Amino acid sequence: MNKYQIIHDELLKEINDGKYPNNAMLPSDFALMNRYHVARETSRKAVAMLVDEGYVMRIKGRGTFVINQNRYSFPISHVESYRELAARLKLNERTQLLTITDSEVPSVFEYGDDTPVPATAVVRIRYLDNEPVIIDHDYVLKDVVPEIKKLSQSVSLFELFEQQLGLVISYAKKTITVEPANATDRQLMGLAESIPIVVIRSETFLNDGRIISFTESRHRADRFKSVEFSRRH
Amino acid sequence: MNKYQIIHDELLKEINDGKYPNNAMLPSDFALMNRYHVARETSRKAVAMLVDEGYVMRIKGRGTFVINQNRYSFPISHVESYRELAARLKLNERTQLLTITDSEVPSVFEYGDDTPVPATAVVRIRYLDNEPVIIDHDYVLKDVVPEIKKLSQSVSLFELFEQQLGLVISYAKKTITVEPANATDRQLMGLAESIPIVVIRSETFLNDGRIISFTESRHRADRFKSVEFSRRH
DNA sequence: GAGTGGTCTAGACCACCCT
DNA sequence: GGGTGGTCTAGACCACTCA
Repeated sequence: MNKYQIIHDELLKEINDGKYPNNAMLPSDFALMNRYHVARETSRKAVAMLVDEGYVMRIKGRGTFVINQNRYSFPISHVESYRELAARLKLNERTQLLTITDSEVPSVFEYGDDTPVPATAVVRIRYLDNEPVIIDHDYVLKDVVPEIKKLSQSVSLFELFEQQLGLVISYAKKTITVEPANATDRQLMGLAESIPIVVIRSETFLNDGRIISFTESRHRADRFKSVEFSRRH
Repeated sequence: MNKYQIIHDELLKEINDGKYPNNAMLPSDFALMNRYHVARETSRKAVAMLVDEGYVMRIKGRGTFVINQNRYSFPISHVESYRELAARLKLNERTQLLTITDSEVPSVFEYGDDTPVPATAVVRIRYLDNEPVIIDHDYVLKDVVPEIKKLSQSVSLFELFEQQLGLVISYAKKTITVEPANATDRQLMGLAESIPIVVIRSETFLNDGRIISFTESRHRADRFKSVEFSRRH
């Protein structure tokens, strides 16, 4: 584990534990240098991560301050699996595996040159507080993962990739649109026709630059919320 | 202008000009050190920004590579005014100012302790290719900007804040939801009732930590698209 | 003037990739 | 082995804020 990662994690834990409540000031760069016996740039890197993630903001000449967090929302600015998300939000979540089939990457993802790309299609339905709210269609490229033998109910695809196959996920590119519910959506989620669907399509990249999977995550729009921070450049 | 900012801007220009096409390799850290006569951390900072913005990806042991860009979409991961966005996408855009009135921050933004916060409400309608697609409701805090005398059609609120008032915008916090169209939406955008609205509510922060404005940006959902990059931590 | 964050330097060692 | 990115150091100077 890197030094800046350790410092980041410890500070984040202290924020979440309430040691640094909303608007509180974090230790200064120099305080962190002494506390962790690191160079200033190392402590700054840890804090820069917290800034990136929207936990704190830095103000020149004043200090680093905790920003009020809205915890009951869907963050889309990080690559985060459904299971990690639900655990973080402490929601009662349940996932039901529907099918695992041999398939191809759907043309909507505009991948490759019209030749079919073999993939394993995984369809799952996500419940929050016992209400079906998300249907995930994952297309895992067979070039990268030849076979998905058995997907335990208790293991996410990301965990499978990272822990069992030793692959490291680094980036995702996400597209958000709003589309009408299709027949499958309405049936699986028990929707009236009038409810639209928020569709988040993702390409997930490994740290060696390969694409490992395409995902279409279909959220019922009246249960969808996303919060994110953005910096101005 | 900072050195890393200059390097970043020049590299980005070269990417957009096609000098580094998709999948091309950017100069290495050491090449950039020589080219710009800077320390390695400075050149790395410039490239780190490009990574943040999703233009390139770095692969250990191999190099830094350009990622294919999808340019015709709404980026929501940066604080960017409508005018800046439209200019970047080279779309035919037009903005119509509807009203400037004395108002208060609506309760939906959950700001303060239920006491009304005085603000100037600015309502504008945005056209892309002569079709009305976005209605923006801005609430500019009177504590920060006491009066908005006259808003030229050719000046955005951000330009007004930054250039005329010398304020520096640094962060925004955005919430995305999907809601039914209200009567105003339907009338101004000429919508059938069945079209939902993507609502992006933002709080915009100055670099001194003050909030300057709240914005409710209402997009007709069938014309809405957002693309963003996210890194896994 | 003391404290804060912002930028920058000139090194160093490491892990990883490719040939 | 040579090139790449990832981390880290021990300084330095600056702009800004606050008392």
